[in-house]
Amino acid sequence: MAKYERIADDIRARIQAGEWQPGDRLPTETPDLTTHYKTSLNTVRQALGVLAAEGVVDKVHGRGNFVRKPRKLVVRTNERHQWEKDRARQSEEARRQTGATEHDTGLAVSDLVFSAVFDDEMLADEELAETFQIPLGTRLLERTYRTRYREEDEPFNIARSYLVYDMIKGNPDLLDPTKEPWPGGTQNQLHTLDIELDRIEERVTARPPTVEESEELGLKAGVSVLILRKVSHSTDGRVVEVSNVTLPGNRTEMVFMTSLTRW
Amino acid sequence: MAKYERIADDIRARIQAGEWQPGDRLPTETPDLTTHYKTSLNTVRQALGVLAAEGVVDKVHGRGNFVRKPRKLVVRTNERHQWEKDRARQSEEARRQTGATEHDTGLAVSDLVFSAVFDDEMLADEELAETFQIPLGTRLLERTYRTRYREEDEPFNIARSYLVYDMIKGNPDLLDPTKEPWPGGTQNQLHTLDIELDRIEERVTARPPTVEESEELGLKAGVSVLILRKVSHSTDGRVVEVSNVTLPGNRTEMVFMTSLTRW
DNA sequence: GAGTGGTCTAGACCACTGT
DNA sequence: CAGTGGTCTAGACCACTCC
Repeated sequence: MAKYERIADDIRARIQAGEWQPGDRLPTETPDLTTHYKTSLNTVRQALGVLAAEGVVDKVHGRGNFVRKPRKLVVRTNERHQWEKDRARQSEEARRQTGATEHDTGLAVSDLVFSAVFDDEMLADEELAETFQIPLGTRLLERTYRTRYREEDEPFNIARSYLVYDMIKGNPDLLDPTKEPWPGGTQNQLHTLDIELDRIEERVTARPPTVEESEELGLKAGVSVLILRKVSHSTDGRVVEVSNVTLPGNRTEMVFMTSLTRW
Repeated sequence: MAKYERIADDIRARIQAGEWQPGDRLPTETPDLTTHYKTSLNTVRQALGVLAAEGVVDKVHGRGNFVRKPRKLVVRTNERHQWEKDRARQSEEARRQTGATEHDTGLAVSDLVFSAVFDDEMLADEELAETFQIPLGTRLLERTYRTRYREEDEPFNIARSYLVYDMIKGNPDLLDPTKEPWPGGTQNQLHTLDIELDRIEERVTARPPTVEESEELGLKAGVSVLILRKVSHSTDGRVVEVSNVTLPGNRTEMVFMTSLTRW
């Protein structure tokens, strides 16, 4: 076993033994750890890199290496879809109370900061055309949403939602980003166009973040992102919305409930 | 921008430009890349480490650095649960045809290699006691399953399933690992005890793998694991099975379909 | 045994954080 | 400014793969 692995194992064990508590600073790379383990800086750093990738240690330039604190989880359930559908036909006042994200997180609207950017000149690429079952180059509305906690700097969620322009242009309010956040969400927006959702398909994968994603979500090295691709089908059999959501893997938990028919 | 980042960007761009195809070997670290970029070995290796973490490059000791080929995805849907329930009351012959994993992957039984290890002396820890709503220390049956492709070395799936011992001891066959793989799966096993499932809750998170998980799943550095925690509820309101599934994040896609009630 | 990546060293200098 | 982590060098030797 390599020296750096032995050092990583030792530090990990000492953290688990409680020698250093969450939030504590570890001994300095130079000169403390190098002299304690009688090794060179590179080797100490390689060991700490392992622990950082595992999420055990937080490396902070200029300040030190810290034992990572447990993170605040963001939970997202698929029951939000039925919940949102039930609200889609309620009064605006009722809809204005809370949104689906608040429903999931149990937070008030004021705890969250929300931003929306629209692009109504977007043209369908091959993948979107295939999913929507529309011709390549069909005009789409692209909506980019970012949500973050008021006290934090980085969003915990970046969503890019696509709608077919011709399908929604009947209600010009839907093209106006200043109307966001829309009370009642997308399902109410579609309801104004007499579109009712029948089912929602969600596909989940994980992968290392791209450079842009790391920056936008404020991710440390070694943290992966969860990619959620949501496709909404209407009761008349059309694909009416496609949404790609990027979530930080280390603080997101998704819940899916599957009900089974009775015997 | 650091030198190693510029080198990583350059190599990434050259791969995307098609200068090296998937499967191709990159120039050697020493002396090719160090002289081409006029830098030291450490810096070249740091750049390649970035690309390996992104999944763009495959580092192979003693052979070289290779452009990674697109991976074979393993898809897992939640529709498998209803599918398995429908089969649970069919004849053994019908059940013997395929299992849920084959249903998802579209492969034949013979393409997959399956192993099962049982421990019927397991006692409920705090978390399992809480989930099952049973006293701490209640006797459980722990079943560990590994599934892999016949031509591959590492499993693509490690599942640890828990059942309450007293709930299932009525059918001694369920304690016998040599009966696995059981035709019809867990839902048929429960059916032999007159237990019918009502709903299944699945929670998904992603995190960096532990050391053991990397080894078991044969993961490269930087690849995260998807953790799926499945809780099965019976029609009489009990939690009857808890299952923790570990999946390689870079080759797994999970699909969840949510049906909505009609207006 | 030749070729390749993996580990390690000792030391230099840069970049960031806080006082 | 002092203290800390981040990058980089030049070179040595080890471990793995394949002929």
